[in-house]
Amino acid sequence: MNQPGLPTAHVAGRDSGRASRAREVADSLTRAIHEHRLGPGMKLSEDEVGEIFGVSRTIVRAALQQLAHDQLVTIEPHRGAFVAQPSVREAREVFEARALLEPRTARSAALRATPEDIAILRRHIAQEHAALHAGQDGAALRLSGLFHIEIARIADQATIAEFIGQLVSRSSLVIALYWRRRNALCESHAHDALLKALADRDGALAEELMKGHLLDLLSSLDLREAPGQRRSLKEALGGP
Amino acid sequence: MNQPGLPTAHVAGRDSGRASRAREVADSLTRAIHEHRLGPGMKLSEDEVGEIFGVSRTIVRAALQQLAHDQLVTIEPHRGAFVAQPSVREAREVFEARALLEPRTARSAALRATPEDIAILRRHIAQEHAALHAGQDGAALRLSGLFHIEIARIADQATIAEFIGQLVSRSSLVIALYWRRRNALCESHAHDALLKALADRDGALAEELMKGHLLDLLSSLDLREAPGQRRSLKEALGGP
DNA sequence: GGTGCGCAGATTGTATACGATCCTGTGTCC
DNA sequence: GGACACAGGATCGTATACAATCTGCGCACC
Repeated sequence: MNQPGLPTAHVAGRDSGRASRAREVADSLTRAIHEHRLGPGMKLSEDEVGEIFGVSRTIVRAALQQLAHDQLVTIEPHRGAFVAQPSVREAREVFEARALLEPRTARSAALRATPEDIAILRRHIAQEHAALHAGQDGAALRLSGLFHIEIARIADQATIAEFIGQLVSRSSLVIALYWRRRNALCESHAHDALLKALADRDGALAEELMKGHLLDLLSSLDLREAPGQRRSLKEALGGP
Repeated sequence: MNQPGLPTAHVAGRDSGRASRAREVADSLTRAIHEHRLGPGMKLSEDEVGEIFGVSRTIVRAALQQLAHDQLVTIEPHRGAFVAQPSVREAREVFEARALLEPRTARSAALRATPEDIAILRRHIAQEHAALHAGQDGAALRLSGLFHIEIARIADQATIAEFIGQLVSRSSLVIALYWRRRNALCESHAHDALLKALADRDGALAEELMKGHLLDLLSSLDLREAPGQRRSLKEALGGP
């Protein structure tokens, strides 16, 4: 009998009395998607996920519905849940939405950032570099996303920050599907420049840098029509 | 331009059978909140809601979690679900987010609107006026929100449209809590002007009108600190 | 008379059971 | 030999059952 899989309550350490374990499962799955350990199109069977986390299907369903709302998974009725495969169109939309939200948010962040905020961002970048050097590509990608989310948090706009969080998550899937170039270095440098602008309280520059950064990101994708159908030939034929 | 399949008709609520009943219940509740038949702070007991809709608590829970994700209800662990009561701060954030998203979206919509789109919008306004004259204030408010959502749909940006949909929903709660003036007429006129700009394909004007419209809306609210605590003195003491 | 405690009812959190639907593999018929 | 039909298994959708927790009220005690 294998001990590590034992689904008892105090496996998770401390039950902080917070929200149900559904949130916990959802966070784990989200993180796995961010780190590209779960790739687009992978099936998330309720039984399987439930057994892994030691919870019942009730919890898993709640978690999956939550991820479905964030559009990280798609739930096909009577078929199951799959990690989402954003179409080329969705990919464009995600980055257009980011281009609409993030530059202004970066400007606000520059005007409000405290020294502690700057320190936090600096630590993020350091972790990102470390992960990159350790060859942990997925972790680096997730940290890179967290950098953007942290900026939204600094801007002190919880509502917009939540939207940006969703968009960053979906960007991770987009990158998994459509990434072309291998040089993630430019991104790190972009983050360095952004950090400097924020530290200097230069809102206009931060806005401009963020805009350019997002455009760079977008241009590093291969968003032609064909590759979107890599695994979705069913829906390619099913549609009109 | 005329697609035979007509996939993007404004079908709302006729979706029985396809998706799970949870979506149905969630839509009903959402509509009730939009029409101010459910006010901020009202408790949504799982048993009660389930009995009303003739479904089990399983379905109700799924629906409530969905609304919680849209921040239309807040779920307090072991206490239940309540219609959300946006704080003054949240109210401001909602309108700041709208100010960031909707003007640009209106501009895009103006550039893309087809004659059918204009006709749909015209019908929306007519319905809104009719509801207003019939004294159905709640229905008029909901239609007013649908007008904004329809514009986002016309702009052909599903991702942004979904965000705007969430924000419009939350705005309904904000209005329920903080509405000051009684004259909803200005809003209708604003919509008329917007419609004209869209029909004229005047993107710049549409953007400007939308910006002004949102500012008008915001200025018609009473967002001083006091009224936020109307029912939330518990959380006033709970927080710093 | 006011305050604190404890029990009962109600409500939510989670698990499990059962029916419905879909996918897959096999057998038969043309 | 190929295509259709059907059965088996697996998975999902929903309902119900049980356990944990909270709220309200009454009673004892100070």
